[in-house]
Amino acid sequence: MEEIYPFRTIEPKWQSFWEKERLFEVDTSRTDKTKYYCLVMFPYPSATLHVGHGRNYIIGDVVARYKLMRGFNVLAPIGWDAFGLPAENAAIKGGLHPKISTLNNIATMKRQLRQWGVCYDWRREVTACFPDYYKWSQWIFLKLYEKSLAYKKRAAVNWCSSCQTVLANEQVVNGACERCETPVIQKFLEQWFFKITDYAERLLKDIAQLTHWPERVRVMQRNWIGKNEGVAIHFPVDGEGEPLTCFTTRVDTIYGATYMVLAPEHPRLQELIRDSKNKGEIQQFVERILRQPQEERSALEVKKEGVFTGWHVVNPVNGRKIPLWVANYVLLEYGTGAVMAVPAHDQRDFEFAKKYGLPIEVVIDQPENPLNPLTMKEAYIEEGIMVHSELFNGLGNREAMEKIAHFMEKKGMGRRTSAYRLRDWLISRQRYWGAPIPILYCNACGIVPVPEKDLPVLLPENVRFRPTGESPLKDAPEFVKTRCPKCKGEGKREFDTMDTFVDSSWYFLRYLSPQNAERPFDTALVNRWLPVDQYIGGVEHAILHLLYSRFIVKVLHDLGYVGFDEPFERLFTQGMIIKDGFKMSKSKGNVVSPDELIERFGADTVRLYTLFIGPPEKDAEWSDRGVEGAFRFLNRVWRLSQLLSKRGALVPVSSAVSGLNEEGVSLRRKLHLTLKKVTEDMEGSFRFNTAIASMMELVNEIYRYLGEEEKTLQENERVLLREAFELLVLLLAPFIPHLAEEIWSSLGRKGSVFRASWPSYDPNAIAVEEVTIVIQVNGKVRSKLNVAVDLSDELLKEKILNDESIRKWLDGKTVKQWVIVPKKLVNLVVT
RNA sequence: GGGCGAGUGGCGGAACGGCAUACGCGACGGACUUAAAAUCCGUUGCCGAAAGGCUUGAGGGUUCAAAUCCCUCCUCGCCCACCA
Repeated sequence: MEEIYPFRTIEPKWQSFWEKERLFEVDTSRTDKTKYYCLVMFPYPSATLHVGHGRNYIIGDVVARYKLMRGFNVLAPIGWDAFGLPAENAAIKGGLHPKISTLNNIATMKRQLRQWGVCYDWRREVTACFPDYYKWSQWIFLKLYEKSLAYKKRAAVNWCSSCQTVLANEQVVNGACERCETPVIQKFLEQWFFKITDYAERLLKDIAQLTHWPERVRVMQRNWIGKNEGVAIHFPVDGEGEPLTCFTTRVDTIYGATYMVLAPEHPRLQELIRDSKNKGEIQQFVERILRQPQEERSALEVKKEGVFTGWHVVNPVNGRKIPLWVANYVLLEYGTGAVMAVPAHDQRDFEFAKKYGLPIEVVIDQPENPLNPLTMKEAYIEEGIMVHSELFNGLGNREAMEKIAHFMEKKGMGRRTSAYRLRDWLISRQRYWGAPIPILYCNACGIVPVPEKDLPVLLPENVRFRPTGESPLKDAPEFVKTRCPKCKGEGKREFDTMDTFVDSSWYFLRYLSPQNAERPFDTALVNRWLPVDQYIGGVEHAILHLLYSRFIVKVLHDLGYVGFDEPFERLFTQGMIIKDGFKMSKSKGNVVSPDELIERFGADTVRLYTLFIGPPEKDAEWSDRGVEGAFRFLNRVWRLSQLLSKRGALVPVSSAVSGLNEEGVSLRRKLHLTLKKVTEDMEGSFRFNTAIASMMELVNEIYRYLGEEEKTLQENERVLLREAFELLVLLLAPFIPHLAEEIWSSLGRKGSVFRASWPSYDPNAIAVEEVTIVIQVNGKVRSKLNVAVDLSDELLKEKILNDESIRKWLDGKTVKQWVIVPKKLVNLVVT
């Protein structure tokens, strides 16, 4: 008997078999089976793949194989998020052209996925850096442009001085570049944006539909959109025509506004201070604030500072003139970039007013303990009764909020509105390795979109791509110089490229018709196959990719290209795999390479351990000992098949199991409990770790049942063992597909185990139920826990009355009343 | 500061009102071996010689019964945060 199972010969054999069998090649036109779209987030082709990356693909593969066995028509595609900075940065360091290194990395990852036993429909592979793909990313840009959802504006934007490019708001983490952690500064630049804010309300509202998404991700998206309801109030500027509008969520405090503040970037500021006598001072202040890294400006303990503009504005409700200031604590991007300051009831305004000696006026008070503006130590932000607020005096502030808002709307002083934290998606990048933005600039016609028929705008390959702060494409004359399609005059191409998140916001549509040269996707097909049934990926995409994809799909829906407006029905976010307390990374030197492990233990071991390591949605610490444990289990399964075969328990049988002794009944019960448990763990939230644990228990049980090697097996024992083992192999198949196929064929079964159907359990085999027995003796309650009993009431009663500890309680008395709730509770009333 | 989640053996974790510590790792003992590895069998929450007692971050509550539900607190993780 071989002690170690021959994974080195088994695994390549079955990998080739699956390819020959076209196991994962799906016919998307079939309607006789229910479709199942199982999607893993398409990978960035990086050079060093580690076991942490594998978790994603292994989970996806287990789900796809399981659904195949459940009779679904399974679509499991893969592609490459192939544009992006790392390849370009590597090229700058003197390596290969990004195109070459990307293609090399793709080849390596393909080999690794195959060795993992992870299967896809490779005919549907898409690669984001190929012109036949990015042509359609550009097409999407044009569609947004047509609907005015793509626009160019000069704005204060996030700039990473290390990556030498602008970043989207979503790519700034704690004031630093999410990629290189360089503090982000603000720059005034003219850039392309997608108007995602137009969809803020729908993106927020539809989160409610995403009931099969992790709550954590839904909360993160809600926070990110950050809706606040309030009132936009127009304050006339004293001596100037155009009023200034501010946004507040606390309109109840309007009578306490003692000054107004503008953000340093406020568009009206320059015009207002043109003739100010302290123009120089203001200018200096504004410039100093804008130069600060974002990290510094938004840090927790930044002191508030500001300058008086020389202007006054008029509070519309009482006609009072209040001074207009500019200060560092007001953000342009939120609300209107202008704030009515109520020092008595807002901590920030309070601090600012104290510092600059601005008046503090209480308008919400607590009658039993009135506030004194002179001695207050902090702003009063609790609820209270309205004071100094003219006709609203005496009302509760909650109620007043409603009334004042209504009053202001009626008088045209303001309107109810919402402010969102979400900002428009900045998609320009001053980098080389991305899809060119399909726009050109003509002296005569201005901004001209590239006509659809001229797509793709090809990315030139022969370019020096060292970042200079401007796109490297600028220095490729043959790219930049072009003719205007409208007037045929001279034109210049836009030389910025698109954020790679544009590429990844629609790839799941392309998989349905990856070769279609006429259209980005086939509307009828995507309508049949989407939303994606199961999306699997890392939680690091909870905001970026998932929000952008939802946005693009909603836009495509509104344009009539797709019939659904949410792309992902179910989302699963797997946890990270940690080594020595850190995320695996080359620089930390804690990378566990899958190639080595597969060489030593085989792919099934790596798969099984990855799935057994812990709850898949949680982070988990990698342990080399744990891998050995998984390997040990596989060998136990392998030896079991040899042992059973040797003892004649694997010959095909026709008779059904009968005449089992107590151990046999118990093993059969365990078998069907395992079938039940594994199936339940596969459905709903994925509990692979407990599914595997229960299969380990079954294996242990079978070994115990087999007993001594000398013992000859009876006919009925052999039949039972054959049944148990065969069903076990079916359960194991999605997890350890190579070994399962090998054993399946050794059982004399023809064809792939994945063409067999997933077994269902026999309820009769588990027809022993656990019941809680509560006995009330003379009104006093005693209980006994979980007695295993048969279902019939008579047998149940007999068993209970014969139970030793219950007899003790009954103490010779008779049962007056039985209350039996099937499977739950037995209540005995005894006098 | 606001929101969400979590705290269980030496470790990863299971149970999610009904036998706490399944399964795995590690450790210990034994078999096999000249020996080691591998493999197999057994033991393994804590205290105690044993009988027995104690145990799910701390404290309280509900219940016949609480790791699980409720309240207070502590600790950790994540998200948002000068957001008006």
